[in-house]
This record gives sequence, C-alpha cells and structure tokens, in this order.
Amino acid sequence: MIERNHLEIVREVDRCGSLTAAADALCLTQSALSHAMKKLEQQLGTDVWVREGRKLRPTQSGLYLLSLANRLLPQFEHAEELVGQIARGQRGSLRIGMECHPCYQWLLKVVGPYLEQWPGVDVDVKQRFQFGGIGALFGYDIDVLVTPDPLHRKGLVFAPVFDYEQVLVVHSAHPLASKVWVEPADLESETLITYPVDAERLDIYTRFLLPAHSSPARHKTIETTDIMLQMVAAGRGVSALPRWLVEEYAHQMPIIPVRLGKKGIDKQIFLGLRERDAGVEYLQSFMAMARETTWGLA
Amino acid sequence: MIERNHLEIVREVDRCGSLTAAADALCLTQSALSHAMKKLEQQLGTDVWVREGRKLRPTQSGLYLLSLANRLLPQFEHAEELVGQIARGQRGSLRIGMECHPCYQWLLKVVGPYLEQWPGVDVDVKQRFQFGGIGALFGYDIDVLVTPDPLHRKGLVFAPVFDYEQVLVVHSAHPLASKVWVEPADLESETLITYPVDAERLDIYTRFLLPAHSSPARHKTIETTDIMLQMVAAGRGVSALPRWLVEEYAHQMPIIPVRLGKKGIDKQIFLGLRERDAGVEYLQSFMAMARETTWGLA
DNA sequence: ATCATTCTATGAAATTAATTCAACAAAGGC
DNA sequence: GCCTTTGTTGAATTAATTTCATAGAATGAT
Repeated sequence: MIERNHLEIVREVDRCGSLTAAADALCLTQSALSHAMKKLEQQLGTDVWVREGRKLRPTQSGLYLLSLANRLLPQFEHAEELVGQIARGQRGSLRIGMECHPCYQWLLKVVGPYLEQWPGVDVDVKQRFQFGGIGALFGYDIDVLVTPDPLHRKGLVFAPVFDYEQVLVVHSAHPLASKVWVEPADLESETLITYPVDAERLDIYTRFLLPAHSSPARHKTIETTDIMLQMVAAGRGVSALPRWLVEEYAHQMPIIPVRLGKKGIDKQIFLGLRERDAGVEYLQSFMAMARETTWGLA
Repeated sequence: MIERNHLEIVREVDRCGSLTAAADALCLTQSALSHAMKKLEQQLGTDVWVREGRKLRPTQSGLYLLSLANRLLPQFEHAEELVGQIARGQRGSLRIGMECHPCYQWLLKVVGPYLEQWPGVDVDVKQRFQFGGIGALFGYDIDVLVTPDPLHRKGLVFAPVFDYEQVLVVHSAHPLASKVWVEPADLESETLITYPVDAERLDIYTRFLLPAHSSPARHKTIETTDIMLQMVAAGRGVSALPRWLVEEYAHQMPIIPVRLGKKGIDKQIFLGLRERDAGVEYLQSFMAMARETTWGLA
C-alpha cells in the first residue's frame, strides 16, 4: 500500500515545493510522480495534496505521510549503510567461545586492542556450551572458538595461535619448588586444584597422571584462575597452568612453576571458525591480532 | 533498494520458518519470494540467509533486516490505519478561529462535549489573524471561523449558530442601571471599556454611537472578558457585551444589562468554513453541536 | 539404501506495474 | 493577452514482478 517510493515522493515534494522539481531530484518525470501518487490516493481513499491552482497543499493525510516519511526514510537509509558495512566485513558481532580456561587472561589482552580497531564489532565471550565448543560453532552460537583440541571437521577451519608449556604451580616454599621437574608420583601426597571440567579435558590427568596410573591425594575444583592461584600461594594445594600465566603472577605471589615430567607438557591453542566465515574481514583481523598476542612466550 | 515488501518477506519467513510457508502467507509463490530476495541480496552485496540444506539461517544482515522489519512494518500498518481514519473523517485537527471575543465563553461549552465525542480530533483555538478571519480560513490557518460578519466569498460557506442581544453592562448602582434602555448621549459622560480591536468591529460604535455622532468621555481597552467585567463591577466604566454573558455573571457580580437604544442591538454569530471541507464528518458534527449550544437564550 | 517428501533455486514466459511521451488545462507573471 | 510554469490524463513503452515448469539437495521413513 504505502511504499517507500511514496514516502520518497512526499518528502521530496515538501523539500522542493513542486512535483516537477521533486521529479528532477528523483530522476523521474513529473508524470511518473503524478501517476504514482494518484494511485496511492485512490488506495488510501483520500487526497494527499489539495491542488490549488498550480500549488500542492498537503492535506492532513499528506502532512501525516510527510511526518512518516521523515521518520522512516532515514531508517531505511541508515539500514542500507549498516548492511553495507556488514557486507564489507566492517561491522558485525564476534562471539568468542572459550574451551581453555586459563586462556581467558590471554584473551583479555587481545580483545582490548581489537575493540579499538573495530569500533563496529561487538565482542562477546561464552564459556559454557551445551554440545561442546565445536557444536556451538556449528550451531552459530559462537563465531570463533579458542580451544586446545582442534577437532577437525568439514566446514570448520582451525589455526594455531600460540604454544605454551603447561606446568605445575606450587608455593615457593613447597618441597617440589626446588625440583627441575616433577614425576607423577610426586603428586600422590598433594592436593591438586583444577577447573571444574571432566578429567579427560585436563592435561595433567590425560598426559601426566593417568599414563603413570597415579592420582593426587585430594582433588579440588575452582572456577576462577585468580582464586586458584591464591590457593596455591596460600599453600593449600598445587595446580597445573600455562607457564606464561604463572610467570605473570610470580611477581606478586610466592608461587613457582615446575616442569611436569622430564620433557614437560607442551600445549597448543587453536582458533577455530566456520569455513564459510573465513573471508570475513573482522574475523581475519581477530585471528591476526590473536597470533600477535603471544605474550613473549616461546 | 530495501523495499517494504522485502521487509514483509523477511518478517514472514522468520514467522513461518520457510520461504514456502511465507509465500503462502503472503499469497505469492515461493519462486516470487526467492527472486525478490535474490535481487535484494545482489543489491546489498550480502546474503540475507545462509542456505543450509533446506533451512534458511539468517545472516547478520538478515538479523538486522528482521529487526528493521519488526520496527518499520508496524509503523506502515499504523499509518494506513490512521490515514484511513482521516479519510473517513474520524480523525483530524480542528483549528477554530474566533472573531468574536465574548464568544470564547460560549465556545468552551461546545468544545468540552465535542472532545469527548471525537477522541481522534485535536482542537485548537486561534484569536489573532494577520489577514483577518476570512484570510485565515483561505490560508488554511484555521478550519472553522466563529464570526459575527459572514463575509460571503466563493469557496466559503457560513451558517448561523446563534442570535443574541448586545447590551450595555453597568454597575448595579450606576444611574443608567435603572433605565429600560439607554441613548447614545447617555454615554457621553462615561468610560467605555471594549476589546482592543478597530472601532469598526465594535457594534457599540458602528450601530449605536457613530450613527448618533456621539462618543464616550473615555475609552479603555481590555483583552479579557473577565477583567472587563471586574472593571464594570468596580464601577470603573461601562461596556457592551452579549446579554447571555452578562446574565451569566450577574449572579456573582453587581452588574446589570441595559438595552442599547429603544430596539436594542441584535447580533448573529456565524460559523464559516471552506466549501471543500463541508463534507468532513467531524466538521459537520462541530457545526451541529455548536448550534445546539445556544445557552438557553432566545 | 531407496524412495517419497519437502525445500529452495533458476530460467523462460506471462503478467502486471511503472515510466515516459504527448497533448491538454489551469494559473501566474510580464 | 501571451508566454511560462505546473499538474493531469490516456496511450504507448519499458521495466518489474510473478508464475510456471523444472531441477537439485537435504530430510525422514520404509
């Protein structure tokens, strides 16, 4: 019924003062405008303008349509602008999924500069997924996944962003603190603090304790990295965390990183995203900035 | 670019879940919708939906368009509803022009019930006109004119609404108060209070004093009827007003109406409007209600 | 696996709508 | 009074939308 072009005409006639001038402005003939409005008037059952001599005086309906035009047309125009930005990859929303708890500290360092560089992109971080990080990626709940397990599947692409060593954290006065590396058996009298996730997602179990059929004396779970470190610094247990993270906090707390096993546990963190999104500019940029934020660790 | 029908499609697809169902709801073929959206996508340079199997998942652009649709479409629909009401004369604005100062008191009695009966009509009252009331009517500054001078001109129609007698108001202790009627000479020692308009628009001059070549001792002008009556009640002068108005106030104030001349001055008040508007329902209704509000005067 | 079903995409044809052209009428300026 | 400007209207033209017919792809059931 009322179409965008009708509003366009009403607005332009108001601006220019005549059908003829408005037609010029809209790159149409005056006749086209006359026909278009005549048809609208018939549909609405009311005139939009009163023809007085060769002047068009807006009727009450016309005045209302004009106010409508001034309200709606800018929204159309803004929408096109915005969609254009989305199309060019300059605007969007970036929902980051995290499957690597300690990486949160690292992520914060990436996100700050990223937000500055991409003022049009909204960033959100999610940490819990009903069907795992990969499922969230497939289900469009997130756009990027930060994970140590690049479960390759069709339609997804993964790229490594940084490597680090997973180490044992102990209080600096702890007997193990002086060791160059610890063995699984060393933990059998210790309290181990981990994030509250399945043991199969904890490297200290899958790659250290379980192969040696060892287990710690006690196992506590804590949600946040900060409290975890506070506990270790209070001598209430030991934990397994990235070396760079421990070194970051070692300045402020009496904690020491110790290698897990003779060769240590090396880990790699990947960023995964949907293949389809690989071309999106602000996603590529995030990947690039993530790779650059390696924290000065090998 | 983005047209109303595109928003219509986006909204309907979101509601129905598929192009096919949306097409049914919109009484179009699935093919039409597919073509329409394909064209839009090409113009925008971005997909609106990602085709996943036989499902359509909205992209970021698509989600934005959906929010736009939910915002804009109701406004289109509301606008059509409203314009329909205007077309049926159920809604509009009624700007009343007044060329009869004391009639303001009468008008208030009309407007109250009118507003109740026509909730869709906004009423405004104007009292000053650059080119007179008739000019304001022609110039669309007002829609109805309340006037004692029905200056008939092409394109305008006038209808009488009520008659009244213009009388002299004096303090009840005033020497003239006991007279059945006064002569022009009686005013030559009086202070006459009138509205601040040209003498040619004051009946006390045109139909009473000037024909007898009389004039009052002093002439004061006052804008409002209330203050005018206060002045008379304070014995500070005499004035000329409608009899019904004086009788209305005579309960509260020591004032008395006296006939002007042996036969009195009879006046008639007209409502004028543009011929073109004569069919507008809420205007007709105003005329009818105005005629009914005669204040019980002869 | 196979088949039927249910979607969407697409090209061509048909239909419908928009636009222009041309002629005319009304009003204002000189 | 004549010329210019402006809007209307009907017919012709052009452009668009819509439908039809068909094909492909994914889902679910047998």
